[in-house]
Formats: sequence, structure tokens, C-alpha cells
Amino acid sequence: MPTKPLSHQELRIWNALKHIGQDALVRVAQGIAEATGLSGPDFGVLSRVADLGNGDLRQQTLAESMGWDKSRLSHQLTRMHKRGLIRRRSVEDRAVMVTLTRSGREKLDSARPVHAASVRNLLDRLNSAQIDSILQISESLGQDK
Amino acid sequence: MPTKPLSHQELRIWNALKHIGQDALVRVAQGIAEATGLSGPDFGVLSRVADLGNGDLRQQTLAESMGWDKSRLSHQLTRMHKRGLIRRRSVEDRAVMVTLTRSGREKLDSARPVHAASVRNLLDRLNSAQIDSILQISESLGQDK
DNA sequence: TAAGATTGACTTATCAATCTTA
DNA sequence: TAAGATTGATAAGTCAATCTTA
Repeated sequence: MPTKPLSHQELRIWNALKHIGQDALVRVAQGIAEATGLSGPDFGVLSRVADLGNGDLRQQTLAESMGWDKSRLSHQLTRMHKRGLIRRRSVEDRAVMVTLTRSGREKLDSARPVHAASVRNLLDRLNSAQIDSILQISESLGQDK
Repeated sequence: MPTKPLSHQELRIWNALKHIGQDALVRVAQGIAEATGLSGPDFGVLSRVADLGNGDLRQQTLAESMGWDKSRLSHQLTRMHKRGLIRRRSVEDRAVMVTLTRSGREKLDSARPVHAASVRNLLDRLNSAQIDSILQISESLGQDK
């Protein structure tokens, strides 16, 4: 049986869904970048090293905690090292530990309140029905294939 | 006044919001890629040239209809030209017209039902309250700064 | 000049191939 | 060997600088 084209209404919903998180993410990332020069991925990496590792975290653990593959993280860390944000240190068992530099720590500390304020500002515009929907959809789309 | 860190619940909502559209988008794009070899951006460009331009569209009009800047579109068209999907033709007034090649048209035709089925499959999982929320949030985040 | 487009440099993301070493 | 990580190629996106031509 032939698949009918998407209706105008279906397209409207699909477009809204596609852009909803992306727009929010871009806005928050811009605030952080203006305040500190950190990109979104920079901020994510620094936060986790600080929180999970107390400033010193196994690279593989870091990758898992972000849901990134090892290659993506390796490339990102290479760029962050060039920017002076992190240091890498080989240890036993082929592992690599990631450490914040002083500059990385300082920028993270500056970025955190900006991030929190900006995320909270977005979330404050949502009512409880909208929040429920977001959590439900995220769960139902995250499951199965 | 100091900004309080985000609570666990705030983070949960923020993460759901960030991933909700991205995950859906990736899933739909993968289906199209498997069936036709077209990427998401390829499919978007081809669809619009076919629909708005009847197979022949001014580059600037195309960029506006996608919400892309001219540079992004130019790079994308260069790649699509290398893949044999489109042709460019200079016309009066410094403009450039974009045309589908036969291969571009054929792949678009193959991709359309896959795209429609896959989007519809996602949307069918949403109840009307969730759809309302999506449309509302998209509107409220799309506004103001 | 200025509208329309291209280019180059750089960041991010994905995949497959390759290194390194316990 | 195989776990842990790096590298290289390519696609995508952004921004500023540079054509090109009416």
C-alpha cells in the first residue's frame, strides 16, 4: 500500500519536535560562550570531570557518562587540550586520566551560574502539563529501537 | 545573589528537552540513509527544490525557506553537486538556480515514503496532550530573544 | 556600491582503521 | 590477543573574508 504524504498538520508537529530542543540548546550554549568562551561540549566535559572525578577522571568513564564513543571524546579532548582546558595523563592498564587545568577550572566555575540561570529561565516558562509531556515523550522515544 | 545549582529534577527535564527532537531526527535520518543514501540535509534540500520550485529554485529562496544562511547552503550544494544530486545554473541578476538531476529526483522519490512513514510512526505514539505541549513549547521558545 | 554567492578556517560529529601495551 | 585510545577521512555548521557582476 502506498504511503500517504504527511499532512500540513503532521509537518507542523514534526517541525516543532525537531527544533524544540535544538533551539533551547543553542541559546544556553551562546550564553556560556559569551560569558566564558567555553563551547557546549567543553562545558559538558569539564562539568563531569569536576563532579564525577573530583577533577581527575578516567577517560573511558567520562565517555560513558556522556553517552559518547571513545573517538568522539578523544577528538574533543585534543581540541580542549589545545585550548588549555584539560590535561591527559597515562596510567597503568592502558587507561588515560583527564584532569582540569587551572584555566579549565576557572572557566567552569564562571560558566556554572550562567548555565544554571539560563536553563532555569527556560524551564520556568513551562507549565506542569508541558513538563509532564516532555518527560513522557523523552521516555517513550528513548525506548525500543 | 548567587545562582543555585540546578536540582536533580531540573536536570532531568533539561536533558529530556535537549534530546527529544535530536533522537527523533537521527532515527528518521537513518531510515532515509539506509533506503537511499541521502542524508537529512540532502533530503531537505531536494524536497524543497521539488515542491517550491517545481524542480528549479532560486538559491536564495531555497536558503530562506530552510532558515539557512547563504554560506551553509552553498557548502551543502557543493557537496550535493559532487554526489550528483543537483545542478547549479547562473541566471540574470547574479542569482543561481538549483535544479534536481535525474539521480536526485529518483532518490528523492524513493526517500519520500520512507520519510513519511517514519515520521508518522513517531507521531502516532504521541497523545493529543503531548502534541499540544510540543506545539505550545515550540511557539513560546521560538519567540522573544 | 551592494546584492548574491563562494571560499577558507575552524568546530563538531561519525566511522573505520590503526596504534599501543598489558 | 584485546582493551583502551588515537588518527584520518568525510560531513555538517558557523563566521568572516572575498569574489563577481549588475
